[in-house]
Amino acid sequence: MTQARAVVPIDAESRVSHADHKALRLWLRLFTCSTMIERGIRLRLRERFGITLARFDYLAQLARSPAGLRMQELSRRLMVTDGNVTGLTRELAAEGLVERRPGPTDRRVHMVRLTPKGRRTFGAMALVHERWVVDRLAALDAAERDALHASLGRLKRALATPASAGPAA
Amino acid sequence: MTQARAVVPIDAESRVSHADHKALRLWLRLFTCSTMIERGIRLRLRERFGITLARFDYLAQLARSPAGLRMQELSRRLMVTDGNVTGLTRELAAEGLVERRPGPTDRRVHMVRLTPKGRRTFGAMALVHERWVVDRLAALDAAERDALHASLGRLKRALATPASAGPAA
DNA sequence: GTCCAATACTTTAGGACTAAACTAATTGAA
DNA sequence: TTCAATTAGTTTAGTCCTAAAGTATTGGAC
Repeated sequence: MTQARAVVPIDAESRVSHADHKALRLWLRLFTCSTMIERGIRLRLRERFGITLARFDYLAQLARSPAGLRMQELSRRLMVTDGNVTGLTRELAAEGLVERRPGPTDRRVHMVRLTPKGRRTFGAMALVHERWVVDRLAALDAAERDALHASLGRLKRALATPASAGPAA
Repeated sequence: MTQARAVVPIDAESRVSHADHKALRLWLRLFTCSTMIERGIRLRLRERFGITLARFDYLAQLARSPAGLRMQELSRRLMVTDGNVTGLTRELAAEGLVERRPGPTDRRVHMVRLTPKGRRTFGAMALVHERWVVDRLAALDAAERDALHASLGRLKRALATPASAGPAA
């Protein structure tokens, strides 16, 4: 398939192939679904628990790692900047939900983990949160959810590689 | 194989069923994929064109509606607040990319559409943007992309309904 | 041992978005 | 007609997040 020469005399939009448009629409649909669910979750967490999604996700990560995590590992998993984690940590620590401890060997490292109070608090929220997510995804049957999960798994793995330098880098 | 009984004494997390966990993981995966792609697009649009994703999406919506759109319809499609559209419109109009005109009958309504310059500018960007999206999704083969598109379409339709009042509203 | 680069985190300045209050125009009911 | 309710859009205050520069510590290279 010879690709369109990017000159723009006709109308840039009509140059892209049908397959390309399909890829773009797939992305838009993925984005829309993600945004709609995210919006609902944000709203609900705020209304019911007065917590932001970022803080909830922060606690969720720690809940899965009882031994605690380095701050950098947290920012990587949460897909936010280190600076953001610094701020979130300060707030959550001030509320007694998490505790910071110096790293065992490297004095640059700070480990964070849930306090008992943090664990209790998160546990209660997670239950309600999970019910809501389950409910929202219930529109798809189990087989379709599994297929979706598998496809997105492949996509996620591919996305982890740093992008093929780009077609027109 | 009997599954591991939640080692931690039946805390909130271990209460949720296996199917529930799967739904939660599906959501997390969806969110991760969406965020990773979005991040790449944002970065690229900024580096190559000095434009934000919000502005690009704004132009993209108008490009699909040559007759123009009401501002409210724009905010609905972009999934942002009306106030945000007001600001974006002011900026883009100041740069000569879009133009505002009073609605034909209702004086409350403002119609927005691309200027010729806006159309040219967007066209050039859209081409590069689309190539990048295509490239990122190329990890999945055509059949899988189609299946994903279909599943997400069903999900999107279900999400459009206002949530089943919630399991524990 | 002494630097210099790399790493881990923090701080700061600024941008983008939202929610909520506000203005202006329209509709419809009495 | 008049006035309340609704609708379209704007403004404002505030939140959250990022990018980039800054600080402290570590680990080689020599």
